[in-house]
Amino acid sequence: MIQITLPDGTEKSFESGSTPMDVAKSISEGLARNVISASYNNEIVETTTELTQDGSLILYTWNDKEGKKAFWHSTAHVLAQALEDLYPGIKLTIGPAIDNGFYYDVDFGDHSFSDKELKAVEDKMLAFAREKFEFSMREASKEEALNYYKKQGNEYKVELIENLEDGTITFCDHADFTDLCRGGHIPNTGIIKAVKLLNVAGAYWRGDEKNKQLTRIYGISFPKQKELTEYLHLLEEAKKRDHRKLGKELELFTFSSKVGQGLPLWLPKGAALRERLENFLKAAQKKAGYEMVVTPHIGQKELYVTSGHYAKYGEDSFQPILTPHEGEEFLLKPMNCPHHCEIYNSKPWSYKDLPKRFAEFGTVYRYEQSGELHGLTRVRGFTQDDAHIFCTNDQLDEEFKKVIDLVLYVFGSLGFENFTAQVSIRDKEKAEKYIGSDENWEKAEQAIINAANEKGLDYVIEKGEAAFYGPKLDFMVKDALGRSWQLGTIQVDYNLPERFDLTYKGSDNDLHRPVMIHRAPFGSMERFIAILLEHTGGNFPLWLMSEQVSILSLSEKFEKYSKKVLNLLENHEIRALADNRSETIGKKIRDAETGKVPYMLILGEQEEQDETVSVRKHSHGDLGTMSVSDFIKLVKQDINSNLVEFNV
RNA sequence: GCCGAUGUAGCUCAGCUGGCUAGAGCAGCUGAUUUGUAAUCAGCAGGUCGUGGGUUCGAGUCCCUCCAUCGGCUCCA
Repeated sequence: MIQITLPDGTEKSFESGSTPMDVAKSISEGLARNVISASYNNEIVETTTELTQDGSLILYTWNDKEGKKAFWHSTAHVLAQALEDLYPGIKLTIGPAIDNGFYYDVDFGDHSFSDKELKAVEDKMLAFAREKFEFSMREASKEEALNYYKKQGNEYKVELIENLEDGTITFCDHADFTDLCRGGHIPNTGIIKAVKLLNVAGAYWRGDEKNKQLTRIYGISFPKQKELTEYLHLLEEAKKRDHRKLGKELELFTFSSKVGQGLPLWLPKGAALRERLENFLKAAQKKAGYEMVVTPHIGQKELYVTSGHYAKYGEDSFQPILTPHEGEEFLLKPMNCPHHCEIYNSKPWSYKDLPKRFAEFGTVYRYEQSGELHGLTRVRGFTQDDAHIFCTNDQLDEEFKKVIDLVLYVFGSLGFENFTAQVSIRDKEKAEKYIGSDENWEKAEQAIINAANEKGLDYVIEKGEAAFYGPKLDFMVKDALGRSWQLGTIQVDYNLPERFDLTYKGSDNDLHRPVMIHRAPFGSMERFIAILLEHTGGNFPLWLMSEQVSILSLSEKFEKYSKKVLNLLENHEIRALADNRSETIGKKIRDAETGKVPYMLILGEQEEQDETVSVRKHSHGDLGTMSVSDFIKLVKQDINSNLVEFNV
């Protein structure tokens, strides 16, 4: 007999060799029907694994993350089975579950797999699923495993196995299909009721560009058809919030192939939005002791050679600009830091002057690979809400924490609650990717972690995500489709101060090296606005809306009164437009609603007589009639409800 | 940059296996209408079918090149 502890703390005796499924059955029939995966002593096991030692068992259903993982991982096996069946001779590589579904990377040899073929694969998968094949795990020696795949000529699996330790290698069989697999499957394929293969993409073997590119097939599956339908509907809804679509509809920005790829053109409404965001941040920065500076869009190549950026990115950047003067070379600036370093260097500093905080909305140009460009989130010309703080070592901690406060203030004011704080550190294994001494890296990484801890920030550490000159604290936010983007960033840098020979005079009358903090709460205006659009669907906080109120006159007869109301609103700095077109009120309302105008005022005979306005709120409907001054109060209140206090 | 897909009017789309002067709705313009909480009516105008080449008696439709866009990979100072 063995003792099995369940998550609620109860302990039960079972025959040795009982399976998680047996345990589920002993609890209830319903649970047994729904259990699709299990973990024993914190290790994922099959529902059919025979348990022979005491331990604690967790049973997972579709509602658990682990359950979904097993479900999708198992579906990946079925995908592989279907592919092998339809395309004999292909080489399978890896097929994991991901956050939303699964994928399988396959080498199709000479065949170029197109998404037109997905339907047939899907059908085959469903046919296999209906067969209710059971998954069973089997141990194999390394030699056995190697021989199996060497015979198949599958060099990918061979490579995987070579990196595994003998005695830990397992295969998973279902039907006549076999795959190298660590385990964690659903009881049988029969519970896979709905499958959708979403797309085909190229993916490099082991994520390395130098390796062969495989074909990756993404898919998702569900235990009920209805859930698949709902998921696809959700995807459709998310597409409606795509910032590229909204940006076009709301006339915020556009692109022109004549101007060039990845070079956004800001339309009047978009430019106004940007300006409001900039002013919002400028006000906060002023309060926090920043000083604005302005630097040119180009700089001599030498500047970037000094900073180290040229060595790292020079080849893959916009190439130097030549001048009539032989040998003279300028670069379009890809970042503002070197310029700011030279501003710092423009005069000698005392420790009493520090910290110095130089801020600039600096437009930079980076030659991103064409395949990388993506709406406003990845562009070749963009404006950073940049600032560089030059401080003493002693001030670093405090300064860093102040920047965290500023970023949190910005995010709070704009309603970004679901962000991930990410401490991006270097990958010590890849020393060639970074510059600077180990000692400085250590110091910088520790400074960030300390500040994050002291601020009580909930963060994750990501190895290998640091900039080449220093570690970062990045604020990651997801777009409508769940893709993660870096918005705010704070970086500690000991390198540039050395490269630019930055100094200050200490109290000991010696010269010292300041530390530099690079920071951008928005990250870039472009990306920030893109993600803001996707989060709000274009319904920004009221203080940020270009047109806060639309004044809709019932007919041209009321144009005079509508102008009067417009004036009153403008006097209170409420942004409004009057719609006096010869259109029906229904049409005007519709236009204002689709234009996402937060408030609509309907003005007719009644309102003109009583000096009132009939108020309609976007996506809420009629709020009734009130005096203009009451309406102004209402709007002011609404504006303030979105604003957060910023205390320095 | 790589893999796959897409590109028809300002926008959203139709145009079957190649066959008359390429269609629709919205937006635009003109006129009528003067309106009470999500589209008033009528008329007009608008397209070298992304680009360049090729196959063909004939190409929006088939093939190739390039460009742009979309989904991934890689990259992201």
